[in-house]
Amino acid sequence: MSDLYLYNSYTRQKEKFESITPGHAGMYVCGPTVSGESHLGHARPYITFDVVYRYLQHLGYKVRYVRNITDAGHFEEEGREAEDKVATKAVLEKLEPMELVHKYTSLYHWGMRQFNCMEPSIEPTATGHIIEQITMIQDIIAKGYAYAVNGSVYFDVKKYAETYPYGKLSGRILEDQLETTRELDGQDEKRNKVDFALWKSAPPEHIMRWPSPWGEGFPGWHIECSAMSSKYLGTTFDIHGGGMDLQFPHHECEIAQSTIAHNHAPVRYWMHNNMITINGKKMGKSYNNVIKLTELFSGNHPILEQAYHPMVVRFYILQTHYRSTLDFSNEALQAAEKGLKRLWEAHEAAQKLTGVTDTAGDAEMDAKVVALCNECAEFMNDDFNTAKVMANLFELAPLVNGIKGGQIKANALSSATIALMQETFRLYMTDILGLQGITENATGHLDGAMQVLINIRKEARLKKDWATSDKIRNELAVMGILIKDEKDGSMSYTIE
RNA sequence: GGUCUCGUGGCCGAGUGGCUAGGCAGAGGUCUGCAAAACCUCGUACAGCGGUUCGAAUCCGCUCGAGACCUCCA
Repeated sequence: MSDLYLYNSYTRQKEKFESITPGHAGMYVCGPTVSGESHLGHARPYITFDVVYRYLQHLGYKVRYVRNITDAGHFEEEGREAEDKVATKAVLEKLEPMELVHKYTSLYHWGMRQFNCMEPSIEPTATGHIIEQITMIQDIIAKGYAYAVNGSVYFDVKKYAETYPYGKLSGRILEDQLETTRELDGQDEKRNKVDFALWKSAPPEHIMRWPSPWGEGFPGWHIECSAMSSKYLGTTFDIHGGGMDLQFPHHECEIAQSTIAHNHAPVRYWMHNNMITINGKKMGKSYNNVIKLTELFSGNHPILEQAYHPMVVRFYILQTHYRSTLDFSNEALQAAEKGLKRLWEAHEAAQKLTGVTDTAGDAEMDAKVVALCNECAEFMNDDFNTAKVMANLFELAPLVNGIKGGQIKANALSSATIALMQETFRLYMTDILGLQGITENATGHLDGAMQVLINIRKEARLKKDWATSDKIRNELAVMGILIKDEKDGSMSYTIE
């Protein structure tokens, strides 16, 4: 097994992956803020790091995968002002943040299951770690890198930057930041405009609040990840992942906080996935081009020409390298749908092949198959190049189909090569890429009924009764049940 | 305005110095009662202009275009 190399955003180069504890790997990925429904953009990091998680496990690492849920912050129901609800006396009429948190957390989990994303080892919540966050803030204050003002606490970035390379991850220069003229909340109480909040004093209308040494308030939005990652993965851990848009300020601030609190950098390898765009524009609330997962799976959105199966979306995302931007279009999704069907059918067909000889009938083809299979590991080891893995699987597909369809002689490949190809399809399609088929066969009574129809159709065809044969096929097709006539006269069917 | 990234054939998208990426769509063919599927063949693309090199989509410069971050953001 060759070594795994991954692109470290911090050093801007591919590096050989070496875990801190041999045989174990710790990975933290920034999870969602559960104040609204997950959308297509969210799918990318979770699918990307799901593959990373799966692959590390495949390599034999015992992985602890921590993905947080941000449930602290500004919570408002769409169209309803939080302030109004606070002013209301009756408890049941007030906006209850935990009600929204529960609703959207459930929806998020549902979405992850649709995508066949494995559950993280630990899924900590921000509200469940307020004490850890406060403790960490106190530590930073004690070390002289944070200061309290009017019930809020800010991190002293300028002081930090005297000793540490603030801005290295996101590639920006502190001097430029200091000259920012933009007016931000609480700007006048900070020593410098670049300082960021560790704790915020809660104004009366703020409905999420906790007591703290500095008065009632709520944690700043960077500290939760630092507190939770260090708690569950240690003060230095292997991989930290997230979307590119989090590089600054979120991840930069995490580095600064943790470096002061723990006296060393928190993360060995930073990984960032690129964005999904729609018509060239990043998907986001501010652009008004968000496609929610529920809309994506149902087709219920003006941009969508049809519903898209979660596996089609997963396939589409993995067909592009995770560090490239990926532009959404109906055309691209529809192409992905056809591609997935083709590849999945080849995978299933491959599993049914049987080796007939120990020596290949076609040495050249045999060698080609072996090469295509073995290359897949190299591609994954090269910064998780799922696109190339899939290209190789696509190249294997016509060979599988050719043997199945008789265009390629049955003994072209040796038994060992067939076994290798079967294992390659199985391993990459299901275990590593986490794909599933999107068509299925019926079960139980319906399958029995289908067999009856198929038998009638077979009899009709033997009598050259094409009218009956076509009637059965065409009317089933309208219902989304597709019958295929195989070369040997047998039939199979799939339900869309 | 500052920092950075990208611009590949009809569409999507790998690839970073010489060797067919791949998918979808399209054309022709084989097979088939027909259809679908499958199989075979076909595209000599790399924003533009210069430069480096024996050789560049790949390196350098400029021009044009697009995007990201700098503010909540996957």
